[in-house]
Amino acid sequence: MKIILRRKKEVYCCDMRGMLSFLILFLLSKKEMSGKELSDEIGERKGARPSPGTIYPALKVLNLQGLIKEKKEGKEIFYSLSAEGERSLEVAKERFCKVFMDVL
Amino acid sequence: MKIILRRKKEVYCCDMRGMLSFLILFLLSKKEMSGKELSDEIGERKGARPSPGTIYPALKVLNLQGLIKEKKEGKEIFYSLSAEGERSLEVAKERFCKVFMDVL
DNA sequence: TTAAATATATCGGTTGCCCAATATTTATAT
DNA sequence: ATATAAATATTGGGCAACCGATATATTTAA
Repeated sequence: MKIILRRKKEVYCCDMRGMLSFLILFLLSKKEMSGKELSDEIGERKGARPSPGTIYPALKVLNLQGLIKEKKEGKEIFYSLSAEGERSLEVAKERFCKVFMDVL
Repeated sequence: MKIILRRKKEVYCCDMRGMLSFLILFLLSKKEMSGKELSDEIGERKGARPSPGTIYPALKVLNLQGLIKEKKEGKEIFYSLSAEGERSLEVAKERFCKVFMDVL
């Protein structure tokens, strides 16, 4: 997989990449969820469930960046925002709204 | 640059990629614009102007896909949506709203 | 006419998102 | 115990978005 963690200068949604991570942070801010639940929720919104090869690496990176926390329960892992993840999300939401304000 | 045009099964914003193209289509639906104007408008929303190496290849691809039209005036090229671009944008907007409904 | 400025275009390299396929771990049923 | 199922994880390959640098074309200024 080869994840090289570089210090993130900014937060998610500072460019048009990072939208999946932004969405994940947003969904976790409403309710802690397992990878499966997240992928179901995203699948419902988009119309197609992201494959495991999409969702789990994304979660791994967010965890390595310290934006989410993990809590293992049986065969599932429940994710929630860290304090830094919450701060990051707030900034990202502002940016997102500024960019897509009048689209909705 | 090497652009290989594959038939697009869907429209923009069917996954988390294609957000720049989606934004471009959206902005052009409100007003025809040159590459420079587009890049300024996006820069204002995002806080940073996309580099020429980002915006012009994107416009080229959209043109090759038949989603936008070009009109040359002096040293500028003005872009506007084609009929297919308008249809594509409508579908993309619906998807976008479904995915990001409660973020705004 | 030549020079400077502006808009557009391309190149090389990096990151993030995507899938299909496969593997691993854990829980449950037989 | 063994098989099955479910959640998580990894691999490999491709596309989209990004930048900095450089190049080309056109307009405007000197």
